[in-house]
Amino acid sequence: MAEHRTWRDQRRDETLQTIKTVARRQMAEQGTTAISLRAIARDMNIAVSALYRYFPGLDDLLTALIVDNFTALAAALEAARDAHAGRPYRAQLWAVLLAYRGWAVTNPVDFQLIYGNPIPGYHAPREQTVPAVVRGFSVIVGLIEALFQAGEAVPAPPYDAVPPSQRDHIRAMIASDGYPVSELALYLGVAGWTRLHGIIMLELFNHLQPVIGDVGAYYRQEVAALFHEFGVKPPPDG
Amino acid sequence: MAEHRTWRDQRRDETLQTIKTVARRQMAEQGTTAISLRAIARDMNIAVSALYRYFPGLDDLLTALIVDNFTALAAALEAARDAHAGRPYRAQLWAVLLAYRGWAVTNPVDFQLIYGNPIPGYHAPREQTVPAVVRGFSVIVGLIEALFQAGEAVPAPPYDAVPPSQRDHIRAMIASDGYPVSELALYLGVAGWTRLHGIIMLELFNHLQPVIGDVGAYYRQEVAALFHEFGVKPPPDG
DNA sequence: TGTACATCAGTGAACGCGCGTTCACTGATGTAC
DNA sequence: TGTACATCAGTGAACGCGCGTTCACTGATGTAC
Repeated sequence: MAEHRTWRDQRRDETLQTIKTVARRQMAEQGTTAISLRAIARDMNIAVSALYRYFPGLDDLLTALIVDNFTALAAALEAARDAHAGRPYRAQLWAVLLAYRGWAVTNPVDFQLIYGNPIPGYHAPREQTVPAVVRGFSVIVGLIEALFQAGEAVPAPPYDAVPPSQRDHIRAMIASDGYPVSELALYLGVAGWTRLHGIIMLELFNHLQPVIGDVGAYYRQEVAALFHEFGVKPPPDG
Repeated sequence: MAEHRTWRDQRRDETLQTIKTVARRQMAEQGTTAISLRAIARDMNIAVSALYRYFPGLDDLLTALIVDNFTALAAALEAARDAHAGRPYRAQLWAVLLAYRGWAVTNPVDFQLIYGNPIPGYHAPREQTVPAVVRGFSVIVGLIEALFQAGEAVPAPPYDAVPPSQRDHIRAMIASDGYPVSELALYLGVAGWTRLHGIIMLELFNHLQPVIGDVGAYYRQEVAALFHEFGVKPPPDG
């Protein structure tokens, strides 16, 4: 019955994409909390109530946007890795970490929606977001693991073992989310993530530019410092 | 004429404080963007229009809250430092860095108001906020500087010099904001700040707890790692 | 100390705005025979 | 191929809500003489 795609099905998909595109544009102009069905409908020259054909309510639109953003971020990381396939893993990791900031800087509001202030009254359903998060984070920890296996990194203190107070959680996370990596690789992934995340957040809200000017250069220094402390040989380039 | 404080003056100050207190409580419950004059008035059992006797408009209330928060954070850092006066500078710095997270964790919404998503349509007036920011940051960089002078830290690569691409901005910041410290001390202050900031942000939005569990322990490890990389001797305690 | 006046905290109604969601409906697209 | 019917995208009005700001006002507190 509903097996072949009718013209109507196709139009439906297009409209659904348009809704999300308009929503993203409006968030870019007004901030993540300013998202509004009425504003989207106005922009599309459509009745507000028509939107309810596509989403049961505002929260579901938000969830769709959040999942899209995690997925787009993951895709950007994968693309950065694959663009350097065949080169040393440390070069791939370097590219991936730069791509992380790159995506955040070119899609600042999408990044805010994911990692910024929660939207009052809205809670993202974890079962929908977690897979997309895992997909992105896997790129990073997968390369760290590969680094060890290939001998491109020799762990040194204090980053040569998972501290006892974190071990249980790290282990549980590997089990429940299915990361195919060692505990140490996952732990170093988290450590690198928390460290670089601060730069990106401060940059997005313009707290860092007046202080150090070229944030891109600063970020690259911090990634290099991270490599140094994780016992990774310096990457061939950059 | 207006030199001695009347009973009315005193009441006025009390009401002004109440307004800010209620505003803070409501932000804590509803998020920073949900702040509303009508809700505050409702909570205080007062007419909305009465609030305009205290603030010209909503934006001015926001500015007052933001300045208050920067000031409170700065005071918390100073208190942590002074509680260890006379002990080695590295012990004081350790206490101050823990106090930074401590304040954020016990006042999460206040921290969000300062360092989280901007509120749509509002821009903080820099001339009002900068002095309070400088006061807080001075505590950290002042101790780093003292560390060097007292020989408690011996800078090592890559944190032994300000990279060329940042030098101009660091120098300008020292000049314009009046930090009485060396360029290297200010640069290391920024580096430590961006590094720890990510942990706090992720913790505030509950992204870190499912991953590593005890965020406090993790934070302490990262501060210790920071000390290690900045060439600081380990602090006497914890 | 007592009185006339000025100040100003607080009132309550109104203006004009935007919001999410519901509901009975129209009319074009798709399907079964 | 042609017709009868089902599906469903989109309409437009309505409901009930909350918001910031303005304005003419009342009445208590403070001041000048």
